[in-house]
Amino acid sequence: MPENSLLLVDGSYYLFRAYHAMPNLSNAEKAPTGAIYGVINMLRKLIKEQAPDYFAVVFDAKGTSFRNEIYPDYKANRPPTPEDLSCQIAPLHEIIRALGLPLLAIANVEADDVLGTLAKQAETLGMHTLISTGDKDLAQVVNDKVHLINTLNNTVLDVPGVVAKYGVAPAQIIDYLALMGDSSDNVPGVPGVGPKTAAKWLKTYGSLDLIIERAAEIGGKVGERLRANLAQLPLSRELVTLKCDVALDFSPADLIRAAPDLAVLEDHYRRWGFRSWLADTHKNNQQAAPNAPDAQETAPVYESIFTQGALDKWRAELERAPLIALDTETISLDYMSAELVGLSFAVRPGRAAYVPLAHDYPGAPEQLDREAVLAQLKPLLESDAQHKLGHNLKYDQSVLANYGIELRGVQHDSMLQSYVLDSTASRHDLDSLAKKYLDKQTTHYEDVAGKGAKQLGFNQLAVEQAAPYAAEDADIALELHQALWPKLQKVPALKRLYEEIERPLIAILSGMERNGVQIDTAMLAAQSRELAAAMQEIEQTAHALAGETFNIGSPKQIQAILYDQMALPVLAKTPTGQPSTAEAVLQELAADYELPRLILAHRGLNKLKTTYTDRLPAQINPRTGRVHTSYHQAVAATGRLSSSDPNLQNIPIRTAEGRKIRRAFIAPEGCVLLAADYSQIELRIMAHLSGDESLLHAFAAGEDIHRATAAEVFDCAPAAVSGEQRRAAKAINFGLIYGMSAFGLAKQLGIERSAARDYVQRYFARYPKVKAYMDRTRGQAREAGFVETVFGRRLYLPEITSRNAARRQYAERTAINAPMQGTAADIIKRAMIAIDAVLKTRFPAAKMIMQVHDELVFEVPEGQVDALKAEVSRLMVQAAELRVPLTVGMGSGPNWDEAH
DNA sequence: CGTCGGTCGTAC
DNA sequence: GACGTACGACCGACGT
Repeated sequence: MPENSLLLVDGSYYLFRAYHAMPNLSNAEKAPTGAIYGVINMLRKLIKEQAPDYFAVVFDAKGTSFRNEIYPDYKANRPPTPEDLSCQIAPLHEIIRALGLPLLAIANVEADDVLGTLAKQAETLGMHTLISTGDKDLAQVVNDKVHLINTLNNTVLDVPGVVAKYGVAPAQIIDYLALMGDSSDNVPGVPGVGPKTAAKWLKTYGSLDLIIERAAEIGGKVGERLRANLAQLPLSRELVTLKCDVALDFSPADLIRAAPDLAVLEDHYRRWGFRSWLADTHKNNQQAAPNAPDAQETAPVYESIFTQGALDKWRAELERAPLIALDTETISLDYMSAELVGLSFAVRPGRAAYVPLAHDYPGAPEQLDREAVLAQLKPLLESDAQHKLGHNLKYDQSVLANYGIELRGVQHDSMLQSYVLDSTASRHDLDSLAKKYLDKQTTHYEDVAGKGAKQLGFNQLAVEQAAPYAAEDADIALELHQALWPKLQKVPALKRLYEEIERPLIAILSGMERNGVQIDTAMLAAQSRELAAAMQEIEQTAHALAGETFNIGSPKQIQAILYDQMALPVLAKTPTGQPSTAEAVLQELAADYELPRLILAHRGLNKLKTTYTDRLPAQINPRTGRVHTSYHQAVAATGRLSSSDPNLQNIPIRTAEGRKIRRAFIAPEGCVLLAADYSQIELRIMAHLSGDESLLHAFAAGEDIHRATAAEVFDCAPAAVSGEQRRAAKAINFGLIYGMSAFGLAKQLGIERSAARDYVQRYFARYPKVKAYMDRTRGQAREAGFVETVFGRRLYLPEITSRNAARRQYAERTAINAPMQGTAADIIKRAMIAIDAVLKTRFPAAKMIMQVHDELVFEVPEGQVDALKAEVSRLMVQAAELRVPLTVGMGSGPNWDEAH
């Protein structure tokens, strides 16, 4: 078949044909297998011969179709499916799925309608469709791009073919069928009118409407019959007209063949006695082994584009492609300073090209002008209709934005597909995924550019070295998509999560990153100086106390001074058996000794200085004068985002010293910062998930949840709760979210373990459904191997059944925490998507600039603060419908601290 | 001189 | 062993 081809099979037709062609086959248990064997045989042969890019087998769904509503007698005289055929349907479907073939059965319509709909959609995507069916109804959709194939004699029916076979054009097939009727479907027509008469009339009069109009002119017995049946012809026509606008939640470009599930196939082939295929499967299984000789096909040859002519040719190919894989090559990994060196594209596996644009080294070949190439590709890149695919397209989106191109039509991101399928995978980079899912060893950047200090920038790479690497990235992203997307489609909740949350977030995060945030450098510099002075004073005092100079920042030297030289009591040891210098330990020692106190103070100040007051000003982009973080969408296993370079999600807030740093996050002249944060979102989610009435009631009533918890646990009136009791209740509440043990709670509160156990027991007695929920969650994790959020995001926990108690308990704590943390992440992501839309349309001057897990920060023109507050609050509250209300705290001010 | 694991500390 | 998810600074060991 030509490129971008779609092959559609009428599965129900294949089934009946196979059943009647070979009705007597059976396996060792005497179960009939003829239909299964026949269909699979035909499918294997067809795919081998046609080698389509996209493929689907379409079956009639169970139950009746919409045609029965307009005509109750439709197909009424069909005999019921014989038992020895119907029993073969379920296994057949399983085998087709295991072969990795997309199988469709859409309720309330017939297979023909789905075939017609897909053919029409494929046509708009520029694809070429071949339909394998025995039903002449499909002749009505034949055109230049849609043909039928008769697999009995291997003939293809195009437009002239239809005319030759039926004597009418494809557009007249509906009228032709309406006139003849169809006894097998019980469609009434004109009795006595067969193919010859129908074709003759249509040739003479052109259409059914005109035949009806001029029915009086037609003589003879058939003329009389026509006139007698005029009234029912519109109904006949309606019944034979294919519904070509069936609502499908996928596109023809999604109909990718997946890797076969060899285990399931072997199982079936053995059960049904298909021995030759079983042998085939074994052979394939061995070929799939990584070190099998000759299993690797030769590396594809990618094109490099140096001329306008070659670019024109590729641009035309891209425009025809239903899905374009895209990758940018740049000088820097920092999206803000990433200068574009080249672009690569892939349109189908093995078919990729690289456009070098700015390779710069002695003897570099002449390359196309970057601006000119981008100007030509801009319409394609900005088109919603041209679907794009890539690996981590957020990066490419920002790179292109630097050149004034707003990447649109982003349909797939293989990194996010991998993340949604299994967020616990240690890495989601292209190389790891190629190995994992495609069993392909890709070229690593180090292999072509060297590593360490000697590493070359991409622009210094020889084009002939860079091109295969770059084109391969686009190619591999496409192949990964073809492997991952079918897996994702099999789990509707994950598909929704991907399409409705993660995918729309790409562009939003890219925008937030590029927005950046303004930093008051003078303020941070002054703070650095203060911190340095304070630290020096502490260090000198410490040296004096110890009687020698030492590095107060080195845990190892501290350990030597404290425990060896000064012989302080060893209260705890690190996991490696060393006496611990951890904060909690030093804090305990600090009650009795001066030196640990000084060390703690020094540590605190040093942390602030090195991580924040020194580091943040150094991260300011000289071009924008702002700090631009990177948000990572495929890192945290729970679904949260993470932030780095710099991490804006751990800026201090708890101490007064720390909050000073937040005061350096400022709004530009004329703007203020608006901060909106969900209040107690994870506890609310726990209330929702557990359904505990007492918790639900406390949230519904807007109570102070920690006070309410204290009142329950300590059995007193809320007003009578002491500060200490509330603090304990707060620790319990947080502990619950983290799957904490009595030991942990005891440590946190500095109380006896028995007392902590008592608290936990009283809590669970007062909130029995919370206990039940936790038990249920652990059980689900063990049963299914994963836990999930309210929105279906999964987190796999293979160690939940580990024999190692520590590992197992760790998995259990994660099982408790992940649904709450993950649901909160889902909710704020949904809110971000809704808010972004409102910003675009109604507050174009306002910017979303930060996300900190349960908080969003905006930069807003002063005059719009109140209006935006109302919108943001509304959209955050409405981002999920839980059994408890969501509440959002709002604040605004000249800096981040004062916005709280 | 660079990489890596361990430890600590910040956030939610 | 004992409280979930992150990032990053620092240290010191180890390898080039």
